[in-house]
Amino acid sequence: MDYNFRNIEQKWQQHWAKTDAYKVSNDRTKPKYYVLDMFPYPSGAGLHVGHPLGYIASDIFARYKRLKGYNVLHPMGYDAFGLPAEQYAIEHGIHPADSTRQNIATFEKQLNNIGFCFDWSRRVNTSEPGYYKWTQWIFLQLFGSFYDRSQQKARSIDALQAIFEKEGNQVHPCPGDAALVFSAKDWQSYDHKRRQEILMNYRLAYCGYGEVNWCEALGTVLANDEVVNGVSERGGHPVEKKTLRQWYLRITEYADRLLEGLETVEFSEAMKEMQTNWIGKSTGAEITFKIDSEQGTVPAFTAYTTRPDTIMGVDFCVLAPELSWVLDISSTEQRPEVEKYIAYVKSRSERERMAEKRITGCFTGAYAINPFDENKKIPIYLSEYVLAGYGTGAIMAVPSGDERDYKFAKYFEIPITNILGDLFDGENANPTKDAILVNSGMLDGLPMREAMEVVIDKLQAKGIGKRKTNYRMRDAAFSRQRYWGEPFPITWQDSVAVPLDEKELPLLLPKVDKYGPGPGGAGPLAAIDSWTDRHLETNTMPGYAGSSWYFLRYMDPHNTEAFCDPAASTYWNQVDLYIGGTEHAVGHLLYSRLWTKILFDLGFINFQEPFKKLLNQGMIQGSSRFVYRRHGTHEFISHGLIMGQQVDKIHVDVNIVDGVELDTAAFKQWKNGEFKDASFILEDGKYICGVEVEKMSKSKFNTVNPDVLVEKFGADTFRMYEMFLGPVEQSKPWDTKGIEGVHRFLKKLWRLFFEDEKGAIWTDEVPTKAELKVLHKTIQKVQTDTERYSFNTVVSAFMVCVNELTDLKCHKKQILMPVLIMLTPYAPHIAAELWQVLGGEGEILDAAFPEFNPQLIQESSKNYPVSINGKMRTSMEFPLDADKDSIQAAVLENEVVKKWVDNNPIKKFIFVPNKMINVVI
RNA sequence: GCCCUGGUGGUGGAAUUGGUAGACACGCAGGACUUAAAAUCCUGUGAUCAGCAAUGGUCGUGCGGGUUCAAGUCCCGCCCGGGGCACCA
Repeated sequence: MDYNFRNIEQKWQQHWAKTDAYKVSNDRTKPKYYVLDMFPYPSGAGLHVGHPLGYIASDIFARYKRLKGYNVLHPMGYDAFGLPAEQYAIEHGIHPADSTRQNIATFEKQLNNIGFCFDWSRRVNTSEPGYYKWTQWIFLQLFGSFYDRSQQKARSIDALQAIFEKEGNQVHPCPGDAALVFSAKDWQSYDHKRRQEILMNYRLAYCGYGEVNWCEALGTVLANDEVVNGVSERGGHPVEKKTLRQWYLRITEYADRLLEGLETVEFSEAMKEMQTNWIGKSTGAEITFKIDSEQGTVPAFTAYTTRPDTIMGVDFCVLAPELSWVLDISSTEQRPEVEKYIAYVKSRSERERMAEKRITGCFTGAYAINPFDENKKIPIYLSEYVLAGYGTGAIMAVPSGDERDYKFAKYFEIPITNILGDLFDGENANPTKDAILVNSGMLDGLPMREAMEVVIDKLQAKGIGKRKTNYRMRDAAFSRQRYWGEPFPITWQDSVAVPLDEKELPLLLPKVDKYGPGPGGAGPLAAIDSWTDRHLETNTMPGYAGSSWYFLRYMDPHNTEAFCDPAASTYWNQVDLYIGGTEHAVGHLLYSRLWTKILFDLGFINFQEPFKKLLNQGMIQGSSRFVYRRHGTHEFISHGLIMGQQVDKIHVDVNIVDGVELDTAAFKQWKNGEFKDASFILEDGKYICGVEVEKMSKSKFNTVNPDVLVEKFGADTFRMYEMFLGPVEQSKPWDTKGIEGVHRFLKKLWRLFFEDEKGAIWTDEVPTKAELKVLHKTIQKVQTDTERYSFNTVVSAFMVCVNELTDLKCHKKQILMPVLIMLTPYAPHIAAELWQVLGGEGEILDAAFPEFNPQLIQESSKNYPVSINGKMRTSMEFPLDADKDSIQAAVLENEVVKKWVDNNPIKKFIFVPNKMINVVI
């Protein structure tokens, strides 16, 4: 009887579906365990082999916890709003809801092939009205709240109005406009519109203005990764900055709590570091510099610095070129150059500006005055490395202490003041905080760390500066000029944003005929009369809206009265194990942490960190293929012929490339004929593509479909192979070769139960000591390694176990049954089949994980490695309880040891019990 | 550019706290079974040198230094790959 995985897997998948084996109840008598995967965006490309890596790991862990007696919540759903479906709609005229539904059907079929234990009755889909009703509802809570800094929590905006009525905003400074100060009397005198304007500056979800990548030719806003070398990836059209009205989430108010919360969760140190860096908390000072310009119309500006102690080393200042008053200080002579430079910067994306190695900049012709030395005139420059969005958009540059400032000074031949004494060598900036200051006037002789406080005190005393904590993090842009996202439950009345009543939710996305952009950069909804007639907000929410709270919805997915019943969220509580990629390190994870904290503050849930333990699955990388378009043409140059020509590098679908050779006919038809006009410059009659290993993703056209592998080898083999590939946290390029080894293992396991001629060969015999040792060694390894998420070594432990049982010719039920239980999380179908064959009672899914007995693997002696001077030369067997002296005597008598020691005196004899022996001569 | 992460045989990887580098697989080579193939099984397999062989020597965890009786593991400096950098999700 052969291992017929197709029949077996079909049989058990049907059985488990029929018996609702994966249905989870909110049964509060059992201890709970919540295992969650980052849910996928259901792309048209379907599932690729990278997706299931994390899902298999979480499935194994969920099943393992079930064997250990927990009530395990392990749901799956879809992050179903997003750009690709909309782009597809624009290109093919198919409604995103329809294509999304189809894509989900494909995903689900593929997921079910792999045999996951998801409770599908809890499936969520962020694009369904029943779900996004609650996304909108939570948005209304954010809109209706502000952050009370004195209480360090979100509170209702109504409470704030009551406070304003009584005491103005003395106690609650305005986060959106620090200069705004008013009394109760002022407030009472303001009209409705003015009051709403002020409240907008406090709301956690608020409306403001922000810059976007605007492409006139496409009439739309582009994502950063849709812009390549300043032109659109699609079509190569110019892209420039445009300011649009946008919604934001006031995440900056939560910066400190987001930092503190990191100490309470089990994320990797790297992950915590990334989030900490993203938040970018720094302390320093804001310093006001007087401006000496031709016009004299702008009297001063404020710079933010983390190093106020270096104030006397400031040799120039740099402004972000997009500051509105830059031209007002430019001298007549410099003005043309300034205008040219501003135009240049306008064409550059923020990414490009920060990544630029070349030094660019321009002198304004104006000077700043050092606040502690009226005679020191400091030239004011513009440069793209200063961003308007960080700090005040102006910096004081200290070339002796900052590398970038140093290079800038050298490039523009600005004389450098050395305030570091011997610690500055004139060749490199030295960012030390431990120098004794020189050339610093009143600060001379002070250690830098002390000078910081002195300078801040003096600034505050003179009223020209203050201590300031700054965050690199900015408020999160929360609107998109798109169709396929949650509509905002907001109407505009006389320029005031008015929330819809809860009863009007969900505000349904209207049906449209075309999905193109609306007028003037607005989203498609702006082109729909029935929508604009009601003065509804025409932006939609971004992709991360629905994913910021979905883990709560799984707990109570069908509730029509609330986003989640508090009883359910109290029971299921935090996600115990959350698995997903590091690419979400700062986006999704920060946003969901923010939403959780706000919902906690407002009393809707009783925990403030969503994810207790985070496991980052590595990326399964794809092997991408590229074609090279000569810049500004439709001419494609084969990889070997580029020779430094200026080309646009474009991903091409790996499925129309054979090895590295492009199928040029298929390429012309690809992407709905986008490249139909392509011409090719070939080498040896072939178009050779470039190759790179990178993230496997639909947008890089390098995906591999798991269905093919499941069909050929079965789900159990596929699951185990994905785990066997390496540590789940580690990234690796996909490679199918090697899957046969895992398949052979399952066949070898099968042969412990069945033989070709004899058929069934298992027995009821009593196991030997050696067999029990194999079993318990395996129990120990499988348990400890599963618990430390080292699934790849568990797979090899199973292989070792089966190899050894085969060598021992062991076919005994008492050994095989516990092995099957352990194998269940990894290869559930074959385990269930063999369990039934052996006459196991009940469902193997609910069997008890075997108990490890350390006595059965106890050894009485150890084969010690014996080293001479740290180099292993031989090995010797000693009883575990042997003492050092007797071991030393025996070792020194050993022939190999004698040969190496060669009568030299023994300097040291190192014996580490149960580890090793080292003789030092 | 900045932040994070990784680099071990031909390949994926193992080595859990500094203690026998290369477990387990893939591939490859040779063999058994077969008319043949597939499947299966067995043996070998880091490099290099000496030897008919058993065996033994040397080198070896990206590169260069260091700490230690002992370094893949710890420290310093570099090189290369991957992820993120705020509108891909």
